[in-house]
Amino acid sequence: MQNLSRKFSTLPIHKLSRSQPQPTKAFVPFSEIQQQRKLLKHKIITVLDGCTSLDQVKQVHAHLLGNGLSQYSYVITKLIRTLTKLQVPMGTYPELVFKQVRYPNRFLWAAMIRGFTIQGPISESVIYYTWMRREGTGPVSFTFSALFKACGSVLDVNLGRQIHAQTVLIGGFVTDLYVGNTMIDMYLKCGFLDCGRKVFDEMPERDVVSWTELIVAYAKSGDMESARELFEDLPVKDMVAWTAMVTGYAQNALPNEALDCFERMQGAGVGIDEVTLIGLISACAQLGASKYANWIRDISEKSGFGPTENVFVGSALIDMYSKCGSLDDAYKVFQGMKQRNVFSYSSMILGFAVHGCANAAIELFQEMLTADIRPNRVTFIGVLTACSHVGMVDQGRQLFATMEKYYNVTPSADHYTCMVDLLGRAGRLEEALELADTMPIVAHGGVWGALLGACRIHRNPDIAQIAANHLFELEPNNIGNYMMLSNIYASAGKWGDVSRVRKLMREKGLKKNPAYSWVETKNGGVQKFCAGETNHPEYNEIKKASEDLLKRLQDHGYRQNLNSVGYDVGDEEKMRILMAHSEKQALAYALLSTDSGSTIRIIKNIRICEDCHAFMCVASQVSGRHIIVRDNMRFHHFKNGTCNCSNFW
DNA sequence: CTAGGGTTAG
Repeated sequence: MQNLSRKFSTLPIHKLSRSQPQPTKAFVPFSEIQQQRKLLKHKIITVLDGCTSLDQVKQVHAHLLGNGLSQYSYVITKLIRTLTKLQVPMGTYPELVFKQVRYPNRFLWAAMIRGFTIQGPISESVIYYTWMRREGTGPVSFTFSALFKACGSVLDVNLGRQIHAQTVLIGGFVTDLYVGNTMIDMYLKCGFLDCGRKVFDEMPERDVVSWTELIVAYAKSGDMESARELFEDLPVKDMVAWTAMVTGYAQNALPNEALDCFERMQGAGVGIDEVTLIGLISACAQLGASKYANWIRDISEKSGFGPTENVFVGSALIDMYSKCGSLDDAYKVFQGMKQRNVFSYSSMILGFAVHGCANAAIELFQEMLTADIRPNRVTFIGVLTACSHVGMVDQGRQLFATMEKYYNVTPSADHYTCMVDLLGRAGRLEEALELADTMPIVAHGGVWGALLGACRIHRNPDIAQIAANHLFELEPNNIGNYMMLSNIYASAGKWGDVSRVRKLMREKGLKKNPAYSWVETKNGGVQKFCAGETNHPEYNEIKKASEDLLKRLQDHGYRQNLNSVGYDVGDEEKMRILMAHSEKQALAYALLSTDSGSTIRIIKNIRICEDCHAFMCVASQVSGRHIIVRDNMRFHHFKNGTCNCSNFW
């Protein structure tokens, strides 16, 4: 023992090492193994990123098995995510791979849960979560985000609440920003705005995503005031947040606010993309102001998301131009588009339809079929509306018959509405009534409303009463129906029935909607007129101008149509009421304030009455102006004394 | 990983 220790101590260390034979494989310290593994890992991940098919992923997995890496959670997590992205059903191959891993880590579990959330069955996400907890594995933040997403997509708020409770129970997650955001999203999707708001208020840390989620929820619930308040408080407003506001205003029929908001956004130096543009374009479409239309097209073109390259923006612009009354511009946009889809075609077809160009609409429909684009339900609304607005009954019937047979579009109540409208407008009221009575699906208010409208055109109080009875049941609070019926009785001189309907309205506590017209002024502004209103700043001038206009029109054969007045009053009073209609005031104002030769565009919130229609016809002749009136049904182009609707509306 | 989106009817 002594010897041995002496011998060992005398042996010089360098000699010792030199005397040893070099191992054939270099000794690799553990840190280097880690390093190598890391490199391999990166390599595998890069390869997985490039995989575009299940077979390729299978090859990678075979390779992992060969390298002893098939137990490596990190790499398998990536593999599962790749399979999720490739939409391989989770219950098949991915689950197989997962089950081969003896000790999956929490990220791998999360990847499985997320996979099931995205591809379904969503119930499996929850099963996996329970299983994971039983195995004693903890969650990570995206475990919860996946679960909340699952609850949101099946609108299961009870499950969402349970998972919410889990985040509280486990601790650390309820304060996680990302978990919080997905939780808010879950509550909002399920329609629990208050719960979402509560989570938001209690979050220790919030980002622009949290704010935007709530802003959108308020906007969707119609509460733009709350949305705006939140938005003003938002410290860092990014493009998405601004866009949410612009779109929110547009979706809540507040186009002016949407435009203001957009201008503020521009002023703040925030960029825009196609989503912003779509909101903006939709706002302008509602406004129907042609001055904005060209401005918006310019912006789109400069933004890099112009109608030529972006099919979304292009389709929205078609709709906008057509609603602004510029059918030509709409068609120009349509022709300039590199790509067209069913939205582009449908918007254009509807454009033709509401402008009374039925043949163009049907031709475009044929062109669409030739271009191999499948029509959808909206496309058929468009072609049927086209037929209806020009009285092409046979053509419309034919299209209706083929829609299910050849294009696999099952007629909905909306399509039946078009058909009832088609028959009704053409004067075939009995046929229309029979269709409404016998249609295979339940008729909604639209169907009976179309019939009621047809009864107004063709003065049929009896069928009108039948339609109205259905409507009063389906839409007891829709004032328009009572007004329509009352007007039909009025124009038939049945004043007893008129007062009966009016009494019904009073009992229901319903008040008449004010009728408005908007007209574009010379400098591109918009002036609003309300029927019977006398507080316009230029009221006296307008009154004088409309009286003069009336005289001039009467010289050219115009006679007031007293049947258009729904009140049982003296003829003098009827004449006064007729002249107070908002579109006549708007016209008088426009003639007074715009350049001769320019087109006059008027927008109404209700249907134009017969008297105003005749008035506009003669006015277009006398003034030599092109007058476009958009009512809530369609566009009327008055030129040289006639309207392109051929008095058929 | 989480937030914003287009056509429809009486």
